[in-house]
Amino acid sequence: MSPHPGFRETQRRRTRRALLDAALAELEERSLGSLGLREVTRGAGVAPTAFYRHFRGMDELGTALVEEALASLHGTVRDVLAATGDAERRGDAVVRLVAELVRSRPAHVRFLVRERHGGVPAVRDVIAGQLDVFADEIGAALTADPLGAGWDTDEVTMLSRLLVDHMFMTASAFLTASLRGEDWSSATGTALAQLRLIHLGRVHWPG
Amino acid sequence: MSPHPGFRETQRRRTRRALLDAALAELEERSLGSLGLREVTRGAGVAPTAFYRHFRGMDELGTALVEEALASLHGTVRDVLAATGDAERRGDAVVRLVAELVRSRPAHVRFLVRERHGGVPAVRDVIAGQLDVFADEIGAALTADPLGAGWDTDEVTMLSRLLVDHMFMTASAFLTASLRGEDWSSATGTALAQLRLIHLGRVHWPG
DNA sequence: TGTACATCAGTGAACGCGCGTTCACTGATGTAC
DNA sequence: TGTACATCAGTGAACGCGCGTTCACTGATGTAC
Repeated sequence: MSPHPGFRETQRRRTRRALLDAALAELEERSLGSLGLREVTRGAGVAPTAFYRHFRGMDELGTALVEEALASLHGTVRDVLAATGDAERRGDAVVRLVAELVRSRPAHVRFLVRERHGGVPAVRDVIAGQLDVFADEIGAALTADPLGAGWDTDEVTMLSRLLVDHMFMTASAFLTASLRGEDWSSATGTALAQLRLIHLGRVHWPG
Repeated sequence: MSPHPGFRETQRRRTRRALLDAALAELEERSLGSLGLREVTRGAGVAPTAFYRHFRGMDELGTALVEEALASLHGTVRDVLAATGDAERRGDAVVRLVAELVRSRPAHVRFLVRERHGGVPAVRDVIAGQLDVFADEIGAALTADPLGAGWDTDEVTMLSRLLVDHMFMTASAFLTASLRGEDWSSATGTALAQLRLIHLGRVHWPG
């Protein structure tokens, strides 16, 4: 926070980063609930006790990872939603944004997808809270759009939730494609088509 | 398998069931990766070593739970999809089926939702395989339907996957409602509306 | 039916191991004067 | 600038504990004759 952090603060941040990165590396194939404090410190190259200088426990480390994962996405999604252009193009832009996030922080995204329904209540709750915020922002964008005319609150909510879940589906599809060494064109095509289908449903709602 | 199991086989099955049930109870709030063999045997009221008479390890127990969870659903979904009636009504019937499954086996369903992206590769893979089968069956039903005319394979796949994921969304919504002590009318309404919107998109595809 | 033997689900002791957490400490960095 | 003191991130030893797995066993159930 200080403008001139000093050596002490710099080192402190380095260690914290090393702990978070060690955890992320381990979490590529595991879940937070089964991750041990000593595994993390071993991966970070510090003594087990150093962990407590940075986190109260694994829950707190998990919460920090959620914040890191969604911090960048949050502002960007807001910008895209506020951008001009029709609703369909904005949807496409969100898919590109998700792709970009998965490309830049694959381990963070995998962590989110895994822990969203995972075995650590505290982390599940933080993720759920963040997703509620996303859904609300998407809901606001839907309401602001000309197509939103005549939609009541429940209808907006049901569509927002569908879209948030679709973002997760899409992120998960990109991760699977990466794991299989495939390129992302197929997953991108599927995601865009699904979104177009949902958009079509919206245009013709309520039928 | 024997028509007259005998006392030995009966007892063996009882213990196996006790192990599975103890695991399910523990897994309501935890994930498989963090579940210990001794916790399970303690919950089942047997010695730790008895576990090995039934399962090679926790992966195998997890796989057994996946099979239990999906076994009943599999046949039922197939019946519904093959039933007469228009596509939209069949979709509604699937929502009712999911609701019924969550009501009758909440712990199994929670386990599925959690471990689908969870930290145990073997179990993830079994679930993914089962979901592929579901997606294929849904795809076949979509193709058989009059509305499926003119849809190519990729389009059918993208819609099948969207519908399978929607089943999970819906199951998860019911579980959350239960946890909060809410009744299910709101979650049901949302799921049906989302499905109707998807159906509308399908009817007007490709726009 | 009764007897002798085989099977095998469940037991209980034992093992070595890594875990989370505590504690007093060290020594480099930061601050006051 | 130099000195004396405060801060505090990281250390390393120690602890008690529950873990997964092994092993030889027990005794009820099943089978052959």
